[in-house]
Amino acid sequence: MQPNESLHLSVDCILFGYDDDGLKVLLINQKEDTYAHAQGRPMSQLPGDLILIDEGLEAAAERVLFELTQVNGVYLKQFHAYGDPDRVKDHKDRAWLRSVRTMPDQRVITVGYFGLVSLHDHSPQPASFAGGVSWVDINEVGPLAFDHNSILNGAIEALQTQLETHHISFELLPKKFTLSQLQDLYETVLDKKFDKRNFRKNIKKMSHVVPLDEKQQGVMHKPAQLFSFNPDQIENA
Amino acid sequence: MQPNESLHLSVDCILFGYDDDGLKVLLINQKEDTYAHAQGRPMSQLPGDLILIDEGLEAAAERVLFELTQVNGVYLKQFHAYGDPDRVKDHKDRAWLRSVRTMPDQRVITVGYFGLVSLHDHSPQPASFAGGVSWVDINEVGPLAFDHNSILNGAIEALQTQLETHHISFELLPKKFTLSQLQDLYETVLDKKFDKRNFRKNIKKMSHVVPLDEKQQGVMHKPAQLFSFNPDQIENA
DNA sequence: CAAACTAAGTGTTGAAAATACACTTTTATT
DNA sequence: AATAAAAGTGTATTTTCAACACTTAGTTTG
Repeated sequence: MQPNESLHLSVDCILFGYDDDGLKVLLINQKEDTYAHAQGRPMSQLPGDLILIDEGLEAAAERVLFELTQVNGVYLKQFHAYGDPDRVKDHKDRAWLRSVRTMPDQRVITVGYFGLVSLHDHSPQPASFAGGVSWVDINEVGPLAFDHNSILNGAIEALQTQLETHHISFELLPKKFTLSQLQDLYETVLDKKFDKRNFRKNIKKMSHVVPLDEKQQGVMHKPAQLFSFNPDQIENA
Repeated sequence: MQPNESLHLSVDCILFGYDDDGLKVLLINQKEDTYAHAQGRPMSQLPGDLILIDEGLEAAAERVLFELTQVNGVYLKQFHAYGDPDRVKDHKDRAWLRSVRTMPDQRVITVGYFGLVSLHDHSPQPASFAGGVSWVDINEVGPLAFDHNSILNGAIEALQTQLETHHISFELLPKKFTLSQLQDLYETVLDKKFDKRNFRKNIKKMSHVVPLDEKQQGVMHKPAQLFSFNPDQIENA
């Protein structure tokens, strides 16, 4: 007996990108022409793919991300596995599945990874092989295919808790950043306001946030001191 | 193309049991006689099984747990998926796999769930179908099969963080308990000591820990006040 | 029935951390 | 020279955390 003979496993990547404009997530727009006589309209979805037979989970997530964004070496973290037997069986998703999968009825369990990139430094060039790819503001995400809205919510929660417990904020910022940028990041991700002076007091306790001999340029106001992260001396939080 | 045609998915359950004696984990001892001309000796392992084709992940964890312990309705929480392609390929595990699996070479990805039971109230009667089943003190766990030691460590960490962030301690305690028992639980799980008075101060802030009109009996010292949890009024932590 | 044993139960003080709050400075622009 | 815009900075108050030791209630023993 083979209890789960034809059961598929995928990874879905929730790639968060941040710039002064806010927190974005990378979404794929299902191509119109992949629709076999489409009923229902094309939806957006998270980048994801079936894992290869010899591939580790994290390696799969890295591959999917690379194939989609040409970006390598970003921070990636597993946060949850989604295995509802009906998660890819919803009517709205059937047409698309039939157009891209040889076995569209197979059950698919997926493992969610969230990734972080700075849109300041390297803005990833989404290599589109599956339709348009776009950064969507986190507050403007519409209905997604499958259970991807709930996966996205899980990723946001995971990001929020980890921002407070791990030192990951620098993954979302340019190499050189101002304390105002850092504060904006925290306020955007955690969706709450901080007092400027208290926030800076806390940052100054963190030995891995180091001031540079350099100031902001080309702004029409007092230029801010630039900082960078020194990952070598992340104190134990 | 079927990237992951024959790839299997299992759940592994880390069932934690607690009593005045400490924190235990439920382990399965591989049967000697399941060994086909066993090289290597039988090891202990975590209870786990392949999931059924129509079964949700949590449902699978509940089923495995029920099959092993006859216990229903325990707190169960997913914490991590383990997918190293070689995680079941270690030499030490080959013999056992050959003896119980029709396709012992298949890759198996597993999703870890940890569960909590009180060994005070209902001590689950481990129904052994796969060899002996036993509660092992968390500090006396030897080498386990596969990557189960690292899965167990992941479960312990998940338990520790959740004990501090969620209200789950009552899952490990009898329905009626003393504050000393509660403190011992925290000290055991988090592996650190608390000041008695400060600990009690904190507990008294928690509206879901309610005193009963009842005292401990049959102890040769001042009997302690009994408490219970009122899950209805768990304040937002 | 008195003495001894055992764990339960209880408050205060000092230190540290978190919060609230408003004005001055530096640069670019007009 | 005046203006605009965000950077940068300190103190007082409140709240939380940490340290610490004796009394009480019931059981057992002599």
